[in-house]
Amino acid sequence: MSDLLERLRTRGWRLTPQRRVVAEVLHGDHVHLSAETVHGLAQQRLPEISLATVYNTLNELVSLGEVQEVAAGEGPKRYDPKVGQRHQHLVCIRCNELLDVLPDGEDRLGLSAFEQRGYEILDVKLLFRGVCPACQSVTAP
Amino acid sequence: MSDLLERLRTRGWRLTPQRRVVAEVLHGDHVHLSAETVHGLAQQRLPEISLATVYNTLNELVSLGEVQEVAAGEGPKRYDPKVGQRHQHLVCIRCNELLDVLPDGEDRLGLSAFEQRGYEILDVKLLFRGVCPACQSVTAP
DNA sequence: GTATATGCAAAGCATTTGCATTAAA
DNA sequence: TTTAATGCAAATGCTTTGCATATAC
Repeated sequence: MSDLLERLRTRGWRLTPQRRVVAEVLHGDHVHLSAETVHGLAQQRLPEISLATVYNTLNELVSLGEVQEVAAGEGPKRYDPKVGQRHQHLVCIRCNELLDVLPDGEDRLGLSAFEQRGYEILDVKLLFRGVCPACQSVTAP
Repeated sequence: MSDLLERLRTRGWRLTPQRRVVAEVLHGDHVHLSAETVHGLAQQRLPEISLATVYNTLNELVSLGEVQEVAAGEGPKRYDPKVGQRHQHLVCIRCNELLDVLPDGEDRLGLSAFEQRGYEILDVKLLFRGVCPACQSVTAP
């Protein structure tokens, strides 16, 4: 099944039915779900699960490093369980669909596969993340 | 003064005191202000300006292409008037400070200047933006 | 004079929080 | 038994909207 659940159990994660279904919903290879969507899918398996618990669980998974938040395009954040393989994202500016972009053979970026499928790539935004000098001196890592 | 105001006047933009002060506040070279901050600064010159008008004006400037929204790190969007020069952003994951990253001489990305000043760069995220095949066929560009 | 921007207050959406209850370990 | 997660409902933060009034052109 889900190696995510496997890993979480090993890490001593308190496993409730709610947490299990959230982890199950997040299983797969091209998953980019909003909290609301996770909630909807989770409810199919566990009707009484609350949205607050979904948010709590997603935040927990993010701080465990098992899921990453993706803020791209309009609307709510999406949650992406692919944290093993480094990858980037492509967002459709019309429908807001989110896709994984990975190096693919000859293609270092992995965009040509999308272009061959008819995607029109308009631009890229790079966001560097780091720690400024002032913040480093507050509490040294 | 502000060539932004110049351009806007030329484009037939209805110039009110409120819009003028918003444009003035957004003048400069490394400006990344939240709507709230724009409002605060604008109020110093025009105390009766409302936050709603600031939001309206910022949205207008964005759709005119004179200002770009930057969604990076925590909290509210920030507004960046540097739209002539292509550039990227660096965000401090601790204090949320936002900085422009531009190619700088030898340095294609422009990161070494930051590293020399003591910034620790942790990672980059790329976000490709485009149009998916399905959306292209809805209304052709 | 007319079309459009403003200010206000209320509504909206996404997300978090406090707290009493429930359940995993 | 103890510690932590759940569900609910209320609160939050950011942003947008409806509408009457004011104002740039």
